[in-house]
Amino acid sequence: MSRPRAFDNDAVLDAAIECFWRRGLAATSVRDLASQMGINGPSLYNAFGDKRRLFAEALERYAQQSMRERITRIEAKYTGQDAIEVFFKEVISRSLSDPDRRGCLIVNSALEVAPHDKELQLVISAYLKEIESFFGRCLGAADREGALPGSVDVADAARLFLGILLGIRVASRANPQRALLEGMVRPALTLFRSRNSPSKKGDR
Amino acid sequence: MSRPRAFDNDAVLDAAIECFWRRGLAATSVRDLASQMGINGPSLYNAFGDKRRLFAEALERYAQQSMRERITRIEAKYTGQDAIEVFFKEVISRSLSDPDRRGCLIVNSALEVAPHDKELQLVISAYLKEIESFFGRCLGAADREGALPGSVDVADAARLFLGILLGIRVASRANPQRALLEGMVRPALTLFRSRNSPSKKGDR
DNA sequence: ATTTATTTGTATCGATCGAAACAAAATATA
DNA sequence: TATATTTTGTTTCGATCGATACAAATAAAT
Repeated sequence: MSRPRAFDNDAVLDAAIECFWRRGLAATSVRDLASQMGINGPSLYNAFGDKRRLFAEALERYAQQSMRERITRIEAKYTGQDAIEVFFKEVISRSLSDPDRRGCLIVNSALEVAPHDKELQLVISAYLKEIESFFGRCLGAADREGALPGSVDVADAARLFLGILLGIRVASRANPQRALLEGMVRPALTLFRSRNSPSKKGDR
Repeated sequence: MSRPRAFDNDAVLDAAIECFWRRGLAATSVRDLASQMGINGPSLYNAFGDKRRLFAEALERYAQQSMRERITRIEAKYTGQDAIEVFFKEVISRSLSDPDRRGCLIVNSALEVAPHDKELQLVISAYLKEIESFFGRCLGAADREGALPGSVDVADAARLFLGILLGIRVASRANPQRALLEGMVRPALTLFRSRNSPSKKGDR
C-alpha cells in the first residue's frame, strides 16, 4: 500500500552502533548518524523517532550482538573458571586490538547516559545485571564442582568479576596495555582452588 | 599596572569542576560554565584560554583535591590492608550519598575524553597510575609484613584494585547499590591472609 | 489506471554551540 | 594626574545542533 524502505533496518542500525560506540550519544550528531547510515535525516526520524530512541535501539542491538552473543557462545563450550577465563581473554584481546579504543558501548553508556536518563538507566542496569548473572552461573557451577573455597561468596564474586570487567573497559579506553588489563584479572582467578596453576608469582 | 581580577581563581575553578563532574566535557557548554562560575564568557576565555584548557585545569585541581587528598590522608593514618579497606569504604560511602551520581571526574574523563584527546589521555593515564601506585604501596607494605600469601603478585594485585575502583565508579553511576559496590570489593580482600576475619560467607 | 500510504530528498527552522570583537571600566605605575 | 595594561560587560560572529515542512517519488491496493 505504500512505498517500501530503501534501506536495510539492521544494516543502518549497525552503522548507528558504530557512531555511538566511537563517540557516545551526546557527541554524535544526527548528521553524522544519517551520513554513516547512508540515509537522509527525515528517513532517520521517520524510522527511529529521534536520536535518543535510535540510540536505545542501537544499544539493544549491541547488547544482543555483542554481549549476549559472547555469553551464550562461551557458555555453550565452557563452564566455571574456564568460561570466566575465556570471557576475559576475549574481552582483553578485543580491547587491545581496537585502534579506536571504543571499549564497550554498554559500559560507555553506563557512564555517559545512565545518570541523566532514568529510562535508559534501567535498561543499562539490566544489561549489567545480565553480565553479573553470567559470572554468577559460572561461579555457581564452579562451586558445585568444589572448585571454590568455602570462604568465597558466589554472589559477591560475581560482583567482583563484573567490577573487573568494567575496570578493564574503562582502562582500555585510557591506557590499553596488556599488562594492565591482564593484571586486573589474574589475581581474581586465584579465588578458585588452585588447579595445575599455570601462572604464579615470579612466572613472568 | 592593570585592572585586577574580580573573581577568585580557585573558587571559579571549583564551580567548573562541578559542571564537568556532573555533565562531562562535551555536554557542558561555555555558557553553563560561565554562569555557574559567576563570570562572563570573555573573562573565562581570558583567564583559561578555551573550554578544553579550562577542563584540563579543573581536572588537575580535582585530582589534587579529591584523589591525592584522599590518598595522602589515608596513608598518613593507615597502611597495608587497612588503608585499602578505608579507601574503598570512603569511595563507596561517597558514591552512595551522591544524588547526582557524579562518580569520579577522573574515571568519567578516562572514558569520555581520553580516547579522543591524546594530550589529556597521557594526563589521565598518569592519574590512574597514581592510584595504582597507591595500591601498590599498600600491598607492598602488607607483603613485607607477611600479610600476603606467596601466590599473590603485588603489581597485579594493585592492578586488580584499580580495576575494582574503576568498576565501582562506573556501577555507581548506573546502579548505585551498596550490595553491588561492596560486593565488588569484598572478595578481593580475601587475597590478604585472613586475620580475625570479621565478614565471611554467610555472615550477611 | 486511480487511489492511498509511506518514504525520500531538498531546504530550512529556531536554538544553541564555542569563540571573539569591541569599548567601557578599573587600577598600578610613572 | 596621565599613561599603560588588563578585565569586564554587551553584543555578535559563523557553524552546527536536533528536528521538521514540504513536495516529489514510489509501490501496493482497488
